[in-house]
Amino acid sequence: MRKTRTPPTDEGVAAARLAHCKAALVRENRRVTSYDVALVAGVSQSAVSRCFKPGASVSPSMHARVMAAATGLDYIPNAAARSLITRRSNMVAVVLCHVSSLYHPEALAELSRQLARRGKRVLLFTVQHEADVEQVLGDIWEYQVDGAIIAAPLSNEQVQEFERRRLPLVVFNRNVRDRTVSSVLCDQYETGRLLATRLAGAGHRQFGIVAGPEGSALASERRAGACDRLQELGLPAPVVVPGQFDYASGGSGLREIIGTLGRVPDAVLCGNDVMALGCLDTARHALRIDVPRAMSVVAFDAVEPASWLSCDVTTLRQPMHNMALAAADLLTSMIESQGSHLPEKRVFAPQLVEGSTARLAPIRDTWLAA
Amino acid sequence: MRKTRTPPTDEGVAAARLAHCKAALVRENRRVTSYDVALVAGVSQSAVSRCFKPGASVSPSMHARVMAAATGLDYIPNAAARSLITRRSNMVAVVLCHVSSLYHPEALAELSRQLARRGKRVLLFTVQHEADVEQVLGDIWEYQVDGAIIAAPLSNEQVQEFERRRLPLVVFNRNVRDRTVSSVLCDQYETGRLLATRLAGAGHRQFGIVAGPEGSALASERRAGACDRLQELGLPAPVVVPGQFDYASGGSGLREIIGTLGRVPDAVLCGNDVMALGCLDTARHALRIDVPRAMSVVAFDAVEPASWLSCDVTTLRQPMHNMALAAADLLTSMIESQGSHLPEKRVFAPQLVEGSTARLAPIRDTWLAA
DNA sequence: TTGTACGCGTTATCAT
DNA sequence: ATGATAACGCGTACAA
Repeated sequence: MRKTRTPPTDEGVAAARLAHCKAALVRENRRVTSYDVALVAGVSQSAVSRCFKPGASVSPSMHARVMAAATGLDYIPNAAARSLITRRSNMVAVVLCHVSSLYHPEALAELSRQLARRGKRVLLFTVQHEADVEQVLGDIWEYQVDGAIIAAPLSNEQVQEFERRRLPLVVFNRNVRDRTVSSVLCDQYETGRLLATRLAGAGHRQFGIVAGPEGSALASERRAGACDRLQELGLPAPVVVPGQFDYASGGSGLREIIGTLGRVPDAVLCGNDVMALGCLDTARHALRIDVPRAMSVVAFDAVEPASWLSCDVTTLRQPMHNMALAAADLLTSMIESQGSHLPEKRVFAPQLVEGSTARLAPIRDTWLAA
Repeated sequence: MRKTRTPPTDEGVAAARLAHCKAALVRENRRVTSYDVALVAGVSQSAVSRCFKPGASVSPSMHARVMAAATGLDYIPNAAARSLITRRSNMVAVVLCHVSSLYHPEALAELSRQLARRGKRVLLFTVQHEADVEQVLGDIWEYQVDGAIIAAPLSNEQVQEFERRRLPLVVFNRNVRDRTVSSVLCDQYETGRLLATRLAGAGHRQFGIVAGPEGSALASERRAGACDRLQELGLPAPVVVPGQFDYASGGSGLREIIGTLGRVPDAVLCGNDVMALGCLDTARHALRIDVPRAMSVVAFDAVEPASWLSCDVTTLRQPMHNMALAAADLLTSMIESQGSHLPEKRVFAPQLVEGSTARLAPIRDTWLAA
């Protein structure tokens, strides 16, 4: 232990500078900047910038000094300032309507996850109705996002504005007419066909359909698919009754079908799971129909929650995980390629969830096997 | 109609400048800036800035000229550049874990809506498990958000880091121990007490509880509330059996309770709706118990989807809409007040959904009436 | 490898 | 009411 005053070490100098700098920051009420870090580390500001850029050419000693100073100051690079110069915000706009976020909560979570692993964050825009997209477009331009994933129908003009601004766009689970635009979707028409095929293959001949209310484009595509396929197979036309997408509609729909038909149908297709549950309960407990032996009940489209609230309904589900992954991939490559990426549609087949409420023929459709 | 060459009008000049500017933008591959607008409108750049600032002092003619030029150029102010100088990004970080986004999808949608009407957008961060929050904190600092709403438990150090960075924080639906931090939550203990009170008041004496798996802090608080209240009322201790939060657990749990008790209990409390549905189906269809006359079945906590997949279970629901509104309000005022806002807890009472699976005493609890 | 100097697009301050 | 000028915090040519 020497008693003499030790000469100022590098650490000592840095520590003094750090304290001085911290005091100044508080006094002037400023944020910590790369310039402050440079001051404390005794290097230039651009050196600090390089140290935070992965793959930059920096000597180990420089890196160590800068990182020490940065840690001491709690320095984090400012993403806003960076995006100003790089023209990349690393943010992606995701537009959802209120309802679809309720019915398909896993879609957003999965989009967020997939985008995060590609270094992008989700800037969320929600609208009450799908038609309200126009209201958020202005905000989207303003926030300088690198691209957008939109789960709502877009008008021709709206798509055009994305092109004009050269903003990568992926439309999620909606059809866009008369325009070539990148999109990810699930083939609803095929969903209907598939179900009809599998049920017909198992010997069902007379079908009943509890449809949803008019206005749902996706739902009516599914119904058309089923009806077309039944006709192709030479089976009798199904009895179609309307429903309100609620539990009660399922039971009353079934009774109505039986009334019209004069007998119990071989199979009932319900527009969603809620109606399928209602139909199922009425059939089993009120009408004492042996499901699935005397009658099959299937839902056209399952929301994810149906699997945990499950009563084991046979149903078709949109492969949201794959769709989210595809959307993230598609958008990312559009962003990376700076617009040279041509519009691309990725269409997914629905996923059959074989519950215990229907008899199905074994798999023959090659698409399903894929 | 004069045949002579007309002198250049203001509109003519502006149109020419617009065309010239547009060409330059494409040639130099630049973005449209306020400077371009100024050039076309023939005014200064700061004038353009003022025209886009609500409540600034600008003459009508100036406003008109600038807006015309801006529209012609598709100009939108750049939020990143603005936030650099104003130190306001108008973005709020929302951190969710994957699971809660599935069970309470309406929470995020409502948060987004409420924040939007206050001029803030949601920058979404999702984590697989609640313990992974640490991973996204770095990103939160980087993106210069104005505040954060976090639906995950935070450690003492993590809360401290928010304070150090003076970043407004609201913890959503989680308890934070040993720290005064603003939070919005639903009183789980009271949820349990309330249910016990209302059922006891209707004459139920012997209770059974199908609990969830260990590890859910919220669920065990609810159970404790129910048990404490039953003891206070001098009723026999409930039979508690474990469950896995799935449909099957409800039925097997009920059978186990009956086995232990040697008779059918007066009321069964299930840890969530899925188990309540399972319990209900087993009771009604397999054991032929008259619900609710011979036995009441209630769920402790309902997720929103239970209402559409509803089998009309009597249950308690967390008032997510109110909670989201409160969180948005709380965070906004913390942001506006620049940190002078003291930490504040907002605790909500659970909301009783009176289905048809239980007999309940009339309302006496003053809190419920509120 | 490191430092200098400039620009990204805006708002804010201060004259006029 | 309007215009000149200085920040905001960073990335990146370019020179050394």
